Amino acid sequence: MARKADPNRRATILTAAAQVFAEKGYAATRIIEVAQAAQVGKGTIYEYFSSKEALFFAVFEAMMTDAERSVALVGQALSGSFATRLEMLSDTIITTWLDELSMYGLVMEFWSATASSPDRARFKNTFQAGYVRLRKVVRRLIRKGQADGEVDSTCDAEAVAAALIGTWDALLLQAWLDPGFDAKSTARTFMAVILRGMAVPSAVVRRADREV
Amino acid sequence: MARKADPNRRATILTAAAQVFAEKGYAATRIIEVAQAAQVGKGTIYEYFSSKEALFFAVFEAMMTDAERSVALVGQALSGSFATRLEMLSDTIITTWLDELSMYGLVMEFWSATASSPDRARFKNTFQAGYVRLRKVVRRLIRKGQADGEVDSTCDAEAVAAALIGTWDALLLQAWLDPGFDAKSTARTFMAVILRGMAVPSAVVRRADREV
Amino acid sequence: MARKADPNRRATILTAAAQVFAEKGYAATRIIEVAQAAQVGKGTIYEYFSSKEALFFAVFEAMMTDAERSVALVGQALSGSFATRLEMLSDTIITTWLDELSMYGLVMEFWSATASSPDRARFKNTFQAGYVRLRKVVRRLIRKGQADGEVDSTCDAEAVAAALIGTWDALLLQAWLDPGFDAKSTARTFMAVILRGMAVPSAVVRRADREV
Amino acid sequence: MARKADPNRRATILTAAAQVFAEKGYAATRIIEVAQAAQVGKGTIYEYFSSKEALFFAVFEAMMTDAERSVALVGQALSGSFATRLEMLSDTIITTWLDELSMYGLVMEFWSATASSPDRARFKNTFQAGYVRLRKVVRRLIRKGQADGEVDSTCDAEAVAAALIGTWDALLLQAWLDPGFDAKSTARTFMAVILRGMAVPSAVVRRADREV
DNA sequence: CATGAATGAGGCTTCATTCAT
DNA sequence: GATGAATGAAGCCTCATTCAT
Repeated sequence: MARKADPNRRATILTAAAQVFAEKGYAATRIIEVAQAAQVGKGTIYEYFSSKEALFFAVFEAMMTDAERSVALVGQALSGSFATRLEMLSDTIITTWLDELSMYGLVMEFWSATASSPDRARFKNTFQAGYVRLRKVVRRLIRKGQADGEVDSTCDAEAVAAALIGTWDALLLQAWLDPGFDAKSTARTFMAVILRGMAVPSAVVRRADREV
Repeated sequence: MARKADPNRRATILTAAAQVFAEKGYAATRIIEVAQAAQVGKGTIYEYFSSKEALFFAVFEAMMTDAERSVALVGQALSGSFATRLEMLSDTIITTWLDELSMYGLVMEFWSATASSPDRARFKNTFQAGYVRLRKVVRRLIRKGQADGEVDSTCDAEAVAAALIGTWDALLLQAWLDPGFDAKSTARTFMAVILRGMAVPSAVVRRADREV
Repeated sequence: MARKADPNRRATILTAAAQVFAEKGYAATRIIEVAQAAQVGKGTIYEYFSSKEALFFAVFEAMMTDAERSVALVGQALSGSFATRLEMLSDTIITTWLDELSMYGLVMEFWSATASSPDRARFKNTFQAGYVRLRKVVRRLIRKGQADGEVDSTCDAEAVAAALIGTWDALLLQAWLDPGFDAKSTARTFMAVILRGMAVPSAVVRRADREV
Repeated sequence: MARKADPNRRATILTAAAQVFAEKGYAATRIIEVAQAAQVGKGTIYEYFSSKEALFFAVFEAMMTDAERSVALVGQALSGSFATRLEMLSDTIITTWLDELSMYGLVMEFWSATASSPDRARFKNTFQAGYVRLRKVVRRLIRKGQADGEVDSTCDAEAVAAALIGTWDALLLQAWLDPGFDAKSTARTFMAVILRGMAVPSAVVRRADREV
């Protein structure tokens, strides 16, 4: 009966679904709730997505794409010294997610889907591919730092990138668990340690010299 | 068939439930499957746990307790220099979990439960309390390193501890996603960076001097 | 199969439910049986009634409403002397119920629900309200008899109305228990006693005079 | 383990069961509750009663026996004029039941069992037999009144007895439904009407004469 | 295309009953 | 005899999905 020829019907549903899934979790989300949130009929969902599972996966893909794009953009836009750029990247990632921490519940649902969804393989693959691309962004940052003589050239950029991404993930997780946890400040402190740990030895010497 | 109360019946069920939940996830796990895995009748589960949800939470608590205990034990048993001890702690944690990576699916289910379970508050609280205790173990290690002059005394032990734990978590997550990911080696590499980053400046100078 | 909302679907289910409940009793009735009797799917029942309990209560309300309406109608339609009208009311009530005595099992289920249903308060209230209204009909009949000088004016119309209704109830109960019990004739005999008992003294005198 | 060699174990269970059934109703009563109320083990119930249904029926039989005995006793013990005796019988029955109105819930469960219990036939038979015996007591009272010239000899003693018992039943039912209903006073008022209705015509004449 | 009434497979849970101790 | 831990049959209800309108 409703005839809102919304050309972005699919996107509308996807956004609504993301919110409901984030709030209730996959299992507790009812298709009817998504339909109501998207202001469409229940049957309409099935015009655009073949099943609840497929809808969930589509939400997941959209979020991964968004997250990757935003990180890639930030990665490219950064300027200044390596230290500055790493700090800014860290800050941006942490701040962006903290701003809508509720969406982090959704991330956990996705992780959980890699373990228990009938589609677990697809979730795993997509997740992993995303991580690989994120790692690439960070790795490039580090490689550039090394090329510029700002980072110890013996440093394993790949490994550090992987660990860094993990650290951001995990700090957000702790913020999720404990609203009192100051992820931003903890991240900054930790980045300082990392930066010192990755500094070129001579630079340390010079700094140490000056300090003496 | 035994009509005499098996004193370990509860533990048997708990173990079976952990396996099934790990394998299938909470939603896809059927109580009957747990019962079969534990070789008891379906009704027997309800003699020990009031609901599927309660059983899941009990599995969670048991795992948290186990994890905490094992880390605490390792934390106490360590000897040698700070660097050695941190490396050993890291290795132990990573190795222990890698050995039964399938249980990591369970951890993700638990994370997800903090977002979507009707009992989410209890999951969150228990999780957070566990993290706080784990952080304490790591923090103490760092503090001792500082007291012994092996770690830069200006280093924020609490923040580093939080980040480190997160890093281990996240490396295991990546190993879970990608069986080809070498979490152990990545952790070692990263620990080296961390150690350099936390080293006392003079030590760095001295080392740098010698290297020159 | 029809996907268009049948406007009578609710009534259809209600009727089917009344029959099954009457036949099997509340506890022994299976929702699936009601669904089959109503020729709808099991889930359809829950589109119209939130639970088995709610369905049962709806059947109860419908029966109370019907019973009240039919008695009220009879009460209004009666003509003739007080004696004639009381006899006709009694006859109508007894006959109507005897015609579908199987429904009396349902009444007993309802009584029982006033004692043991989780909703007992609502059952009690509805029952009592119905009895109050029925009493009103009978009381009016008596009051009119008194106004017309056909009934002893000192007679407590309220009390007699309450007792009369109870008597009809109880005679039907005995008919339910014993198919050989002649409720109609017993009621007529008893009504004659009642009528004599309520007659105005002078009338009795006159009659007695004539009889002498 | 418990070894309370209570020789009246069966009676203890029966009493406990009556209370629990009265309070919760048959369906909502759990065997474990009866066991706890009787302070015996759950299995012990089954030493004395073959099933929950059988226990319920035993409670029913016990109550019928009690009720009949008490009415029979009252019926025999009465003295004085017919009017006095009928009034006393009515008063005794009403008062006795009002004193433990909670047991009336049990009566309704029994009525309901005649409609829906798998054992409905036995419930019906026992109920009917009880009613027949009660009717006999009342009928005898009336017959004696007729023999003594206190009751109109054309009065159908059997029918009036049946109706009277029904009336008592039904007044108690209304008291059960409405705690504000004054069953005792209503019964007295109604008995007065009945007595007038059953009086021998001459007696009425005489009284009417005196009143003139 | 959009809708939402209808559907029924399937799961959690209850609880009467059994039987080893 | 007495017990209560163990059992599993059975039912209410949910909710993803379909399809007539």
